[in-house]
Amino acid sequence: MASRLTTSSYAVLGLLRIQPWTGYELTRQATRSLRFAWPKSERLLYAEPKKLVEHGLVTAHDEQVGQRSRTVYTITDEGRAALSEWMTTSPQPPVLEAEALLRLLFAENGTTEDVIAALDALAADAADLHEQVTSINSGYLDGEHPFPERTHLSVLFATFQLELFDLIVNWVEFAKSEIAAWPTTEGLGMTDRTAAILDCIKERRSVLAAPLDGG
Amino acid sequence: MASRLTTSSYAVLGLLRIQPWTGYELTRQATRSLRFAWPKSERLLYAEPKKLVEHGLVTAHDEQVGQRSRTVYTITDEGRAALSEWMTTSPQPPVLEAEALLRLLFAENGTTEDVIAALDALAADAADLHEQVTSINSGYLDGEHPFPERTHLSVLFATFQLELFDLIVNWVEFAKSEIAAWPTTEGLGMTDRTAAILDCIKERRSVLAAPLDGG
DNA sequence: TTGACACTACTGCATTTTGCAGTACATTAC
DNA sequence: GTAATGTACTGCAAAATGCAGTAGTGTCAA
Repeated sequence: MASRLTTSSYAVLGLLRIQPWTGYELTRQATRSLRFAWPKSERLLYAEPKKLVEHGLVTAHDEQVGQRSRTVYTITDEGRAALSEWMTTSPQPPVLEAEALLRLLFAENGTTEDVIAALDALAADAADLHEQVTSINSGYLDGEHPFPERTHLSVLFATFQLELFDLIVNWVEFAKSEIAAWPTTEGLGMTDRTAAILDCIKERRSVLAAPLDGG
Repeated sequence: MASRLTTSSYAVLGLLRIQPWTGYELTRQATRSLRFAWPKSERLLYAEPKKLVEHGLVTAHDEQVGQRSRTVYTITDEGRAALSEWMTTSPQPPVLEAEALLRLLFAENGTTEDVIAALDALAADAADLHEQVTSINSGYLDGEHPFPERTHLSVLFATFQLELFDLIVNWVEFAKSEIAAWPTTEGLGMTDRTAAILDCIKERRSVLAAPLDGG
């Protein structure tokens, strides 16, 4: 009995729509783009194409490389149809997982240095991801794209990541400036600065735009 | 044999550090704050405190409400110590899951209307989440906080969410204006506008700031 | 020319996490 | 008094992860 198709199945099917790949190549390709919208484990990426074969959306054939065989997966017409169908359904809400923000929420259990360290790590990770996206995209102007006909998609997709990672870096800057004004992590409650931030929120002003009063 | 502690264990431990809760109350509380940094299923939130008991970080005692009993979990000194210890460790990188972005990446399999619909859904979800965070926080200025001594943390935490949801709404606006210039979803490759975006990326300018040329 | 090391190409298994249905008592509104 | 909503969970199957293990291939240098 074939198990049901998940969003991850369609993610892999989407990659196979571009061209035939082996399981290993799917994991490589997922690291380049998929992971920024749908981060899945290598293990799953190996399992999904097999499921797609059971559903008839993909065919598998073995190629021989010396003593070793590799399985190449190719999308079928049914696969293309299923993908088009899926495109018309409505997507799940976005979800962010950020352990560093968890540290902020529970900051009272550690020192201000602990929170700052967690936020620094977050900013460093964001800067690193920004760099990765930039380096993948910077080649496109010189025609370095494995799928040149897809450049308009890759680039528009990348703009979101870059804005997001920039936001994280900037927000960490802001958060650190707030925390620098804390004498301790615990029991501060409603400070002047916190009240000033709440004013921003009420008026829908960005806290990143300009320095706050109330400090 | 007690299974090992995960980040989710510490997330629940962090809530229990604030005050004793039942499993059900933990799920309620997680919906208010935890979920924006560490979104976990209700099922898991019920399971974690039991694990914490096995590790001696939490104690459980049953209360009677009529015919029904409920289990209240209370943090121990060992629990507080474990939490402080955890605060000094370094957090995992942030992870975003956005099915709507997946639709953009694979836009060529559907119509421009399909992508637009997915992006509209993303913006609607973000606006909805923005509203939820705002409504939770807007009461704080009037003293409506269950844990007033934690206001400085809640509010600083909320600023990130609000900036993020704003970004999503604004970026969707931008992305839709780009897509509006597409005659089709497929095979466009390097258009003038895409080249203009890549210039922004190279110079690290935000694409959201000002209208692009090249259209 | 051989040995070390990175890369390719996976699989198996234990554990973690989710989704969903199901159970059952309590409280509130009408 | 009963219907609807809220409280307070549990069981189970399925999805997903993490990690170790296996094994052949290519490459560069001593």
